[in-house]
Amino acid sequence: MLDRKFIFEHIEEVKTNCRNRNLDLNLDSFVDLETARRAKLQESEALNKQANDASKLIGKAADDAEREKLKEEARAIREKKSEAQAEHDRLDEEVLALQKLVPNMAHPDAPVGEDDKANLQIATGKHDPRKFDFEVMDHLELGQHHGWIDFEGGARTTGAGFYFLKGDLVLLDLALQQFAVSELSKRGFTPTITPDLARDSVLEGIGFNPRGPETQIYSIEEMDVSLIGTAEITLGGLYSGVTVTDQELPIKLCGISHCYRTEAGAAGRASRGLYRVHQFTKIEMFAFTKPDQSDAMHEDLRQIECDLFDAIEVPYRVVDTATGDLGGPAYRKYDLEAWMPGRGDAGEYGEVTSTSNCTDYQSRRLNIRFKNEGKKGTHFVHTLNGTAFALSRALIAILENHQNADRSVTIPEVLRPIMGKDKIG
RNA sequence: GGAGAUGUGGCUGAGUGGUCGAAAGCGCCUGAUUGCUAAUUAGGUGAUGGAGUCAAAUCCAUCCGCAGGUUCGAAUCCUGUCGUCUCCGCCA
Repeated sequence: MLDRKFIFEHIEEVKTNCRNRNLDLNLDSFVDLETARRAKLQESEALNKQANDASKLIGKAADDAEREKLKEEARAIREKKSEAQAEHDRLDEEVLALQKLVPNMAHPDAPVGEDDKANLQIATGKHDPRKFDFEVMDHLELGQHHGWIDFEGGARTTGAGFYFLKGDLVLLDLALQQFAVSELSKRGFTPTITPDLARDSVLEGIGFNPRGPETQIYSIEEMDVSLIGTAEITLGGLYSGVTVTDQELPIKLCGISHCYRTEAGAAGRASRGLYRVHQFTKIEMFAFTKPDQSDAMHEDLRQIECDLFDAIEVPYRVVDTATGDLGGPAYRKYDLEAWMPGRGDAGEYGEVTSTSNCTDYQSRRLNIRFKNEGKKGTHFVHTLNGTAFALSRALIAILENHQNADRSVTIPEVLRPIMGKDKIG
């Protein structure tokens, strides 16, 4: 959510930003509504003062007759105040409804464009895509060949899009987790295992819509909690309502959680195998910073993502997301797209990580603030998130890039000591 | 899951209908004092929104977990809700 005053004072920039984000939002009434609301607020506050003054006199009344007379007067003022208040509350709701629809402003350097076609490639990884002298398998064929991935069992047990992982692929999965957590912990991130469920109010604060036709989220019946789609939700929720001191910032967390996504409406998209599933494990980076630290932190998160994928010897490219392709809370977003040799006809890039600077968009809704030590007033922190490893997709990248002619898979060097194996299958 | 208790400012904690944004202590900040590294002393010290100002000062409204209700008036009474603690049950 953007600051109401900011929208009010920068309405044209906000409108332009909406257009750049390819969002059809009519904000014409915003300024009028907010002007009217402010007037009503002042009217209501003035009446409230009158009523308070009147009430104070009652306590000092000389006798019962006078007291009754004063009561009657106070009651009348109170009534007028209630009317003004009700009118204000109605306007306030209308303004808030509009305000909630407004996306974050975009970084001035973010490429402007309608959709992902306008995304800008800004870097590539250390490793180039391999040239294979044999027919490559995709990760699903490999996984099924070795008995590592079982979607049929998943469908039987749970439903379409669920899977079992088995055998050495599990060891690889755990090794990736271990590697990421220990790398992040060396870089000052606190390893954090979060709940896999969160309150709907927290989901909304982060920018997810927990219920409704378009939702990506599984919700729990009869309770106001939902399965999380990412640890970003719980890590943000961890500090909701909290005011920290500037000395504590930046706070860097490494979340470990399962992620659940309904993927409603995702049928037909390139989604074979583990690429688009209902449940996966993710190691997530999350940071709370002071406003002037968030740009640098965002670059750090991007660099860490690059380092991690370089370390597991997977080719990738880095993309600066176009304004039209940014989610509502994001000010700027970088994606790493890993080369997946088994995808499409001759290999394709597929998104494996995403890091966003959400500035104060989430913290305003979640009420996460900081205080400069020794100074008055509080400010909203900036929040940032970034994927370390989404395990399902990281596994695709490793299986497909490191496969051999005999269908075995070479384990990236950094993972070997953790797994105790050089090769699987 | 059952029973009971409880939720006040950075912290401890007083406050059962009006003079309470809220005692007191601690902490913190500023000044004074004593040469001994700390003590004494005076004062100050919350948030949000709004008015105001070049900026301040200042003024107004709201905030005692949260949301409602009763009342001219609520930290105080009522209802709901969330959190915490204790005991019991269950359980990995």
